[in-house]
Amino acid sequence: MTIHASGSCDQCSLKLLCLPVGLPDSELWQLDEIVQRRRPIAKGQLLFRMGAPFHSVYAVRTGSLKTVLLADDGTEQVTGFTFAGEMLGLDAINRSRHPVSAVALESTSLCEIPFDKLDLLAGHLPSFRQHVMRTMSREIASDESLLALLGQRNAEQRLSAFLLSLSMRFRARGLMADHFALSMSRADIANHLGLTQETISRLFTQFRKQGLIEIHTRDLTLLDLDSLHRIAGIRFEPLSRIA
Amino acid sequence: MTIHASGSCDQCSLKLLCLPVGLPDSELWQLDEIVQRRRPIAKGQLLFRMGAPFHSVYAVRTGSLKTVLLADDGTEQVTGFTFAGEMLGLDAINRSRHPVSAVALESTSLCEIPFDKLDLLAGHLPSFRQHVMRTMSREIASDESLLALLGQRNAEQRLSAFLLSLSMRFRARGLMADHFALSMSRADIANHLGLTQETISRLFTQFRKQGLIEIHTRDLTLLDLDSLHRIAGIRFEPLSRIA
DNA sequence: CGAATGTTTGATGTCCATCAAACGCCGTGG
DNA sequence: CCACGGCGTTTGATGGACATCAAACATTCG
Repeated sequence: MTIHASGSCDQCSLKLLCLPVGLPDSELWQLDEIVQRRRPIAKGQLLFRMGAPFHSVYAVRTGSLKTVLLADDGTEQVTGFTFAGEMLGLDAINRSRHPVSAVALESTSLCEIPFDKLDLLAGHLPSFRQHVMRTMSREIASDESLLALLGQRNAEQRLSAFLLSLSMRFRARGLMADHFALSMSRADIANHLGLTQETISRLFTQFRKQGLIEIHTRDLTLLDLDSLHRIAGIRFEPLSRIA
Repeated sequence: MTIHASGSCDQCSLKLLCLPVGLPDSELWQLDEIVQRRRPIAKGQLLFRMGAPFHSVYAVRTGSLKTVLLADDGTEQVTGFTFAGEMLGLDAINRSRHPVSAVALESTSLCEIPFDKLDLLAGHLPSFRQHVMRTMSREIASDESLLALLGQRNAEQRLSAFLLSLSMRFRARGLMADHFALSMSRADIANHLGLTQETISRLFTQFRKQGLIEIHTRDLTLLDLDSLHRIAGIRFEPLSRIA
């Protein structure tokens, strides 16, 4: 077994997020063997570009990214944000090309998993195969929730739902659920929610005046989760890419 | 090998759509063995209800369905439409519950594939495993396109993109790409596209006056695909769930 | 420090939702 | 066969939520 410079899956604090639970040690090394740790990419750097050939999927170790779909006429859609413990690139399997670009929102380190090796491992490790399928299934369901958000909810509902979704994802990773830094810009949030940055900005000040949040540029505190839930109007677990 | 009342996968005209290409006959019978043909469900009937436990995925043989996500406050989102040769239920793997309801838009017949058996087969048939992963990947990518549609495009862009997407899906199945029946109501289309039925109705008449389409209630003819593409503003292959 | 980028706030406009009503289609039963 | 009721569709009038345009302000980074 090769020793990797940046540690093994066994020791990774995120293994509960990005690995099947209960994968025995006797099998963990097989995954360890195929995972490549890459050196961090800087803020603003592309992990992969839309249209580029697909070779690997990625798991985020630290940092965060946005995924962006670029239309012919130049309009962009931020299709999602990816945080530590979450997977990236599963949408590229079908056409063997990435349908979106992935851009680091801050200095970000990743694990790269070559897809051919992932597939082989999925062939003879049922729990790993099921984990991969669950991960993809979750992403479909999560996109469906987001569709409902964009299709049926107004601006304040969208933003509160988005903030709550971030909160849940941070909590799932053992981080503070009611106080965290936004790694993305207002423009990114706005684009993702089908709104404009001005609207997001206005809503932030409105939420602050209502005592729902505290926010200083990118430093966000959720003060009243109940009210945010009431505004969002959904019992909620959408947008999340983690269990 | 069991003989099924409704024929085998081998004989199915849709096998190019819902099976991996090049699956040798020597392996096809294994899939045939686990596929259950169900008697057709009537228009308006539920195939499964949101929240119901997940056991199987489905392939549509004839007819069509809509998938609907119901929020706590009663608002609904039509997350998609499913036609012959397409799969249904893959979003339920993660939580072992269906995150959406599936409703037949017309009399519809399906093949049911118990998930535990599908998983086993995926374990020892690489081409089948890859086909399943590609199918899920395609659904993610397609949802991302739809997000871009809802997030960035106006009403006439959404509708023309939707019509073109239907056209492509029909063509993929060997049906006429420029003349077909809409199995869903104006309200379903509107909801799916994040608009109202009045807006859809107005756009249909507008498109008709512009000579882009001909439409009599549900009977649609696309007269000017180029203009529709120009309006949609996308080179296009979104929304599609088929290759 | 200064330029570039991101954020806030205000004034105005518009696309589409909402409300309302008539019309057409289609299946049911007299 | 036609009358009827229900549902889906069309069309019009009005309004509102959010985009757009514009400018000041804050933050980041070379």
